[in-house]
This record gives sequence, structure tokens and C-alpha cells, in this order.
Amino acid sequence: MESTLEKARKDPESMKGKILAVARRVFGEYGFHGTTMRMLAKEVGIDISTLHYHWGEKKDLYEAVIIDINNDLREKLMEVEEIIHGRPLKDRVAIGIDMMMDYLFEHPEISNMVMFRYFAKTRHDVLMDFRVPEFTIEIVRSMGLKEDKKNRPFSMASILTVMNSMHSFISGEESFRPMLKLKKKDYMELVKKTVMYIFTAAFTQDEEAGKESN
Amino acid sequence: MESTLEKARKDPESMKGKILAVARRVFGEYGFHGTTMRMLAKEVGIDISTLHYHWGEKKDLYEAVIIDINNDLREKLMEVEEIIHGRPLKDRVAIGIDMMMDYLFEHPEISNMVMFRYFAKTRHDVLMDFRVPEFTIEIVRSMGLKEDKKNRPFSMASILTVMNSMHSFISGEESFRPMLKLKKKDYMELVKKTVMYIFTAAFTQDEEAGKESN
DNA sequence: TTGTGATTCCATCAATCGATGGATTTATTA
DNA sequence: TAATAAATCCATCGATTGATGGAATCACAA
Repeated sequence: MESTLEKARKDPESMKGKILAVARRVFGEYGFHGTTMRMLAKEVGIDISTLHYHWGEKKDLYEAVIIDINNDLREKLMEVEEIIHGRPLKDRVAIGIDMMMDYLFEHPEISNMVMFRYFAKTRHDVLMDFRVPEFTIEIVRSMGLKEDKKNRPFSMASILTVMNSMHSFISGEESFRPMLKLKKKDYMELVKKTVMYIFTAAFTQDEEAGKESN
Repeated sequence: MESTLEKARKDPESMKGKILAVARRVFGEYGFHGTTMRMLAKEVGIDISTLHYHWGEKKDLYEAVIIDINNDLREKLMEVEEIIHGRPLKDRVAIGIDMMMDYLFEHPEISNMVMFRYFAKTRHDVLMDFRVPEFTIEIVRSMGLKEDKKNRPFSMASILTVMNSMHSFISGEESFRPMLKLKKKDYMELVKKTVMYIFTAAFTQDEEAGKESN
């Protein structure tokens, strides 16, 4: 049995795929309540009833977007993990940030959706994805941070800080770029450089302190 | 001539003040489109028409909330600036984060509103507040970061990273706290500790590097 | 070509949205 | 106390929302 979402992911050129792509983008920009089924239908270029025909009610489509986004994010994180595996901490942090930033800049709707999921409520109950904490723990492990009972929350919070910083700059580009008065390309470079500068320092300060005392 | 917002700020016990307080909280949780006038009226315990009587149309109330939040945030930042003025960089960062985190934990609706402003669109045009970039520049100056033409964007981006991290943890508490499986108080402590650990290291790495090379 | 199922659109529904007029109540002032 | 203003609520409006039934169209196998 193949679900609607699986079909849409398999064939992005199909109507289900087109709708899903538009829904990812528009839900990411306007959120659940800010997005109307008519907005989506108009963006796809179809009638509103065709939308319901393929995806059922609004909430179903929204939850499909959530799952889809989470799948993409998990796949990318696993890809990054494979590449950084075995390298020194400083490189793991730098390469991880570099790859994730490039990816999110190419798919800003991912960051947009993540932000809405974290920071906004909806009037109706909406799917909770319980795997997010597990992802975070995987990253903690992948980064080689302290995992003992005492330090785990701190390590997880550190990872959350990095991820949130990246999502913030991607999703908030339209707010922050005018502040910085930069072109898109310059903004990308600056943001990546800044995040990398801050977090490589933060994640390697113990090592650096160790060097000093040697 | 005294505006409705000024009256509401002056007297929080007045009906205008009660409405404003509820609007700050609910708009911060559900966003513009996720919040209905009936929700606000019910929360205040009044009729929907009384809401319009005091604040006009929905957009007017929303914009009042934006201005009100910005006022609070600016006042707090100025208060922090006075206290950290003249201290060493490491202390400025630590005290600044400490004070702002305490303040935002007490007024999470501020972070909520800021997040919505940065990361979500509305279908209708809504007030833009042009002073935010200026605040950021003030913080850059207050922190004593490099302000020359070459480094200013980097310094501003660094400040944005700190602010966004704080807002993220405050606004995202309901998402992150279950991940970390912590009680409210422990979450507060951990988050403050994490943010301070990361950013004191980031902001003082040049100094530390300088010490090393001495 | 014909028939069958999949797809798309038009028309329309009930529910909910923001908003307002007007009656009623409460507070203030003369 | 009487008169005026301010505040509140009830009833209702038009517009928009999510959603659906049913006709029309399309794709494709028999």
C-alpha cells in the first residue's frame, strides 16, 4: 500500500508532487492559518476541489508537509554524518555547518516549516513528530559531544543552538538581509561565516583550553 | 493627544490595558491569522464589539502589539547597556545574556512576537518597524565589537545570532523542554548556561587567541 | 471505437471570520 | 437628581473559509 505522500515524493512532476511542493513553500511562509486552500490551488494552477481530491482536508496536507520536511532533514543529516565521520571535532563542526547551510539555503521552506513547528501554535491539533529529539541525540553522538547522563542535556542544547541559528538566518533572510544591506550572495557568505566562526569557537573551547594548559 | 496605546501602557488595569496584554500573549502564540478577534474577546471576558470599540480593526491592534513589544525590548536593552557599560568584554556578554534571558523568560510573549515578525508572513500588509536595525547597531556598539565598514556586518550578524538563540529557546520552550525532559526551572538554567557558554567563547576568542600568542 | 475509471472544474454549502448599528447599561458631570 | 458621555452587549451583516456533490473531461485498456 503506497501512501499519497510516497507517490508525491516519488514523482514530483505528478499533480500530487506539484501540490506538495507548493504546500511546502506556502505553508512555510504563511503558516497553517495564514495559508488558505485557495492560495495553494491558485499557486498550483488548479481548482480548490482538485486539491481536496488529492490530499483530503487541509490538516492532512499540512501533516504530509511536516512529514516530508522531516524526511528531507533526516536524510541530509545522515548524509552529513557519513562525511564528517572520523574527522577532528573542529572539522566536523565546520563541514557540518557548511553543508547544512548550503542545503537550507537551497530549500528555505524547510527552515520555514521548522520554525513554524517550533514557535507557533495552531488552533487545531496537528501531528507531533516524536523523532526530532532522536535526531538531536544522533547529532550529539555524531559530533562526539559528551553523552553521559550529566552532560547530555547540555550537549543537546548546544546542538539545538546551532540548528536554530541556521534556521533563523535562512528563514529570517527577508528580515535580516535588509538590516545588513547585503545582496543575497553576500548575505549567504556572511551568515555562513558568522555561524561557523561562533560555533567552531564554542565547540572547541575545551580543546583550546587544554592546549593552553599544556 | 494621547494614543490608545499610550493609555493602555500607562494603565494596565484599564480595559485597553487588559486587552493589550491578552493580545500580546495570544498573537504571540498563534500569530496574526491564527488569532481571531473572538479568541481575544473570550480571553479578556468581553464581547467582540467591545474589542473593536477600544482598538478598531484587528490590524490596528496587532500593530499596537508590535510597537508595544518593541518599546519594551528597547527599554530593556538600554537598561542592560547602562549596567554593562565599561566592564570587560567577557562580563558584558555574560551579564547581557543573563539579564536578557531572565527578562525574556518573564515575558515570553516578547520572544514569540519577535519570532513571528521575523519568520512569518501575513496576507495583509502589516507595520514594518525600521528601528530594529538601529537597535542591533547600538548593541554592536555597546558590546564594543568592531564597527569599521569591513567588520560591521559581521558584528551585526553575531549579535543577531545571540538574540535569535535567546528568542528561540524562550519561544520554543514548549518544543524543546520535552526533548530535554526537564522541568521549567531546570530548562531555564540549562538554556541560560548553554547560551552563555557558547557566546562568551565566541565573543572572546580573539582575546583568548591574543593571550596565547603572548 | 467503446467503456471504465481517474481526474478536473463549476456551483454551492455551512461555518466562521472581521466588522458594525443600535439598544442597553454604567460612569461622569452639571 | 438630571443630563450627558462612555462603555458594553446583542443581533446581524457581508466576505471568506474549508469542504463537497455532481457534471464534464481526460486517459487508457478492452
